[in-house]
Amino acid sequence: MEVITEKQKQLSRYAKALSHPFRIYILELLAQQNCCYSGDLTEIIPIAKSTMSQHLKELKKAGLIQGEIEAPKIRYCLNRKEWEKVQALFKSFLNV
Amino acid sequence: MEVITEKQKQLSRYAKALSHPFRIYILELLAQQNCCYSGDLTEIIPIAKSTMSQHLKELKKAGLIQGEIEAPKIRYCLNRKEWEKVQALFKSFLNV
DNA sequence: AAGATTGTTCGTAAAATTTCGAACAAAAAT
DNA sequence: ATTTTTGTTCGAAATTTTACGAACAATCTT
Repeated sequence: MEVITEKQKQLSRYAKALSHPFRIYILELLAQQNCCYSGDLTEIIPIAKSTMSQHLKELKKAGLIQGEIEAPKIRYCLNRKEWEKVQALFKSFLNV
Repeated sequence: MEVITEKQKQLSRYAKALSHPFRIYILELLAQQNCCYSGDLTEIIPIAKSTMSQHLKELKKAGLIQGEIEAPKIRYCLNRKEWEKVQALFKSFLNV
């Protein structure tokens, strides 16, 4: 693994976060609109709330989203700063 | 899964293909330089040839690369046509 | 204080991913 | 014709991913 650069690792981490259609969908919603409550997402995407929680956790782990508590709800938003890193890395990788 | 569009599914498939650092590396090599023999890749990336074969299989499955037989070697190249689709999908997703 | 709402965590299960070495296949070189 | 080279496929094992319901925690409402 020593041949792999940090950029390559980071890009593959981002790609892994994007490797599920639900997570793509969630990110599109958050990127296009503004923030979203987890419950709203569960109404749009028909999965158990625990499963949704897992997907949101994955996206959080990758740094792509962040959640602000608005008790008893949680308002999830895109992490715009991290999003720019995603854009930059993919842009240079795809050289678009 | 009915809420998911074909575009979202395709994007997540591409992302899954990119979700391993070795596969990122392989694609970078093929995109920047020209084609490559599998054996050359195994010299650069220190993994068993069977493992390399699996990664190449994944990339082939996603349509990103193609192999031409130059017996007894196999010359792997980027599938430029599919690569453009990847660029287009990610571009519109990241809206860069 | 008791109940309702919201979302996470836990336990579980099935499926997929990653990795390796051994065995195999195909064609070139000797 | 046999050996060498190259890469795939096959088994096997460890890990990760995906999914669900039940139980739990935190906060708001009544």
